[in-house]
Amino acid sequence: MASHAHDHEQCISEALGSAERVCAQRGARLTPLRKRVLELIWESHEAMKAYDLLDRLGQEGGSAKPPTVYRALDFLLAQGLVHRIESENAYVGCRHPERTHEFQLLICDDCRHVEEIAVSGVTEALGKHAKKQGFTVTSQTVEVHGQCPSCRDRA
Amino acid sequence: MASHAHDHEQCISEALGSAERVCAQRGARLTPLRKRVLELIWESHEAMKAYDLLDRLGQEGGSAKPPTVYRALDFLLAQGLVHRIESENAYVGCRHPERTHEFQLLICDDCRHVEEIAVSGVTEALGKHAKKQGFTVTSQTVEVHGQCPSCRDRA
DNA sequence: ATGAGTGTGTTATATTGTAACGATAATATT
DNA sequence: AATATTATCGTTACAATATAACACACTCAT
Ligand SMILES: [Zn+2]
Ligand SMILES: [Zn+2]
Ligand SMILES: [Zn+2]
Ligand SMILES: [Zn+2]
Repeated sequence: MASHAHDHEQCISEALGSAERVCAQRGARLTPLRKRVLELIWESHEAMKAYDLLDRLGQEGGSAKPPTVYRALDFLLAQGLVHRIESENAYVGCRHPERTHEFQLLICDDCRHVEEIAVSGVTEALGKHAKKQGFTVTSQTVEVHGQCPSCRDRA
Repeated sequence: MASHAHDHEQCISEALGSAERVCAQRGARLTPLRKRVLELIWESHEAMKAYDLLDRLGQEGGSAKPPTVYRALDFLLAQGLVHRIESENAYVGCRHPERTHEFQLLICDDCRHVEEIAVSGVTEALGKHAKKQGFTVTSQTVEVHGQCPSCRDRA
């Protein structure tokens, strides 16, 4: 386990609090199921896979099937409460769900820790280049793979 | 079909020529199968899926199965002859296989045309930010989705 | 020739993701 | 309140993407 030391209970409670808040503001329904899936994603700061969520839900007595979790993920993605990691087919919670935003992800290939960052200039440079070619940008996927500090120290 | 007008026959022949050359230099074996898969990927500048390659190979008489095409893709990726599009589970030919390089992709969500670009500053900005956090970068995935000029003009 | 390494064929299976339909629950309208 | 409408959820079945494992053939070096 990577250290990345912090009070993760607070991390989770802040995330769920933000989620309640933004959903209330938008009239979006954060149902118990959706909230539970979000909570499971926030179980850690590591990339979480859909079928791992499915397993977790299954252990809780319910008989969850794939559509259940994929629908919840669709909702959470639409509300910006989680981000999808394209290069991992996985998901991670977002700390800034209040408004949509461009972002980049640092993904540790050793421990799967995911860090959301916002490097100034990246989105702008891409957008500018695209515009010069007449390309209209609607979304970006920026995922940086490598090794996090904890894993490097351990090695 | 997007216009993106150019002599695509030459496009293909240059790509295959480069492939022969770099493989020869490296002592890598561009077998007939691998070369055929590369040629199929260069059929267009659009994102090509593994199972579409499989279909194409199947139509040519052979009885190709998934491992056949995935192995060929593994080889082509390792040699830098094609790039994988993570957000599409698809593949596209690379024009600069001589040396490994960072790159970004502009992907048209209307016509699936893919353009490989190298925006100066993007890799550097990401690398610098990562380093500041003690994160060691090994690879990047940068995929920009939107609408290409041809598709915008058509609309 | 023997053995190691590589490439390919084949079977089977794992992983990731959707379509479609019905039941139920929340919301809106009368 | 009663009804109509919509959103959510459960369920079955399946589609799409990818890999494991083993067998065989070929090359090259001993
Ligand atoms: Zn975010
Ligand atoms: Zn790590
Ligand atoms: Zn390239
Ligand atoms: Zn287009």
